[in-house]
Amino acid sequence: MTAAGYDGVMRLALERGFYFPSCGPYGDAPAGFWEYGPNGTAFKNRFLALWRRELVRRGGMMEIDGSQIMSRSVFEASGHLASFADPVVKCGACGSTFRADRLVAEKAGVAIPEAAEPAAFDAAVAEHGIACAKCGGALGGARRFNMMFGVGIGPEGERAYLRPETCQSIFVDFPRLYKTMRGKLPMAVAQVGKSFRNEISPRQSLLRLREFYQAEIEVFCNPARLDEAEGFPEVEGVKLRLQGGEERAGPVTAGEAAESGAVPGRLVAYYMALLALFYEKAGIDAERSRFRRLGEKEKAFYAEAAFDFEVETSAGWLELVACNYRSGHDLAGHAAGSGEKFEVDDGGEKVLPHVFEISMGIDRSLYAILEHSLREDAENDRTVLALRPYLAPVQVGVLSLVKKDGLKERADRIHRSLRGDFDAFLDHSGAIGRRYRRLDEIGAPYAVTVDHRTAQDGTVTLRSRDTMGQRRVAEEDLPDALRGGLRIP
RNA sequence: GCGGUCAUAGUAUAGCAUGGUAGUAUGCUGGCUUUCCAAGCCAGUCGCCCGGGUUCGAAUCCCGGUGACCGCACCA
Repeated sequence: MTAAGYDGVMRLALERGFYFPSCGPYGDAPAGFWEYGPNGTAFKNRFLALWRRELVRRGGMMEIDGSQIMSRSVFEASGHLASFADPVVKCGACGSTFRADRLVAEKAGVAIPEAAEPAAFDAAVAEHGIACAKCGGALGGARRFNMMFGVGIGPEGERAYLRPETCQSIFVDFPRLYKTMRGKLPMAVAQVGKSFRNEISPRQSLLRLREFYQAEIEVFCNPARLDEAEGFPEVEGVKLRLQGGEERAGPVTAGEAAESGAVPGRLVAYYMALLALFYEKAGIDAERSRFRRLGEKEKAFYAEAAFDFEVETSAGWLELVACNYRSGHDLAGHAAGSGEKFEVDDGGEKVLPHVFEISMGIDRSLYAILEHSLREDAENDRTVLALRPYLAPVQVGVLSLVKKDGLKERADRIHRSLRGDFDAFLDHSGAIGRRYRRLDEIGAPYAVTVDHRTAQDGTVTLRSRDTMGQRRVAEEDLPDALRGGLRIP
């Protein structure tokens, strides 16, 4: 194996079934679509189990599972039909494509809103004689490039869209959830699922996909009560590595951040703290992570305050999570679009809830964890994926030291008894050291080996991935021993 | 989307200039050895990105497509 970093992770991913390009056998496989193999899927499932534990359950959230295809009206109301589409012009000579609004602003100093009709850009291009910024060639007509994938529904092909973010289901479901699930503000709703964006140029495998997993959490709150968060005392001391403008990434506690106004209220500080704790438990090196406050220009159009949770990797600082205080933008939009009431009663007061959103990119998170976990152990000539034990795709390897003398049968039996409760992998073939290496590489934290002593006293050896140390454990004590080592702290 | 580089087994690569259907390493499967950290031996297994053209013959030359990497642009 090569060293860690992007290439090392990529090689591991391809060689050990973590992830690989989709539509493999065909030459016309489009870019930006990747598939998780057995180890990748198991790893992802465990990561999501941790997400459910540390955020959904701990934060008292509801989880839903919405449709991936949603109606046109939803995206009219959300603003995606207008704002998720960039006005672009293409050079007829060299083929370069430019953002029409930016080109016009740069060349002619004229500000045209990006949501304007294409004709407005054509007029400006003609009036100011704007040519291609690259080759000086004549520009073609402006058009809108929408990053949403459209789909045709039914025989008439009625226009609908694959969701470009999962959160719209949460917004449109909010009134029903509030009524039927006995909602009270603040109320947090979570969802994990696929989103789809027609990226112009997908890059770097899991880092920029056209079809990707998001886990989004929408916290509906009363804007007058942003300082009220029930669980706050238990996370008050959690360090948040805030960074914004000129400030260095220095840890402040969640309490200090809320007190100083660095984040808008205790409610927001509470969820940011849960998020920081979650990623630490997921195996992200806290020293190489930060919450970066976005400047006015970087923020999404709806956001009043925005923090990106970023992690340092060999590909630079990667944005894993966007935390946005979205104010009343979403519910007001859907109230206006649908005519339905989105105000709720909060202690006798009618309020249109504001939204604080935590939008996680799952695929990127998985990549970052893999990169932070992959090491070369030169001393022992091995590659180790030092995943937290509770995230490992294979939890325990079951090996026979040799195949004969009944050791194989004994190992088979142990494997059968363990696999109901654990992800156990059985392996009889090859040198024992080679089998340990294979398990190390996919991050299996434990290996159980049946040897000649097993038949005499009923014990097996339990090997730890990280220390390579072994201890003898009675066969019947294995489940407890493993459970102890796999427990989430 | 633009420009540059590139595409050969599961992975990493040689071969391409000077066309004659592919080699190495590692992996994988089975066997021998019976062994606690990638030992050895034997046998086996898998490949020229896709489509078209030139040619008696294409991994190799030409055209088109697709993908990957890097830079630019993009990333509500």
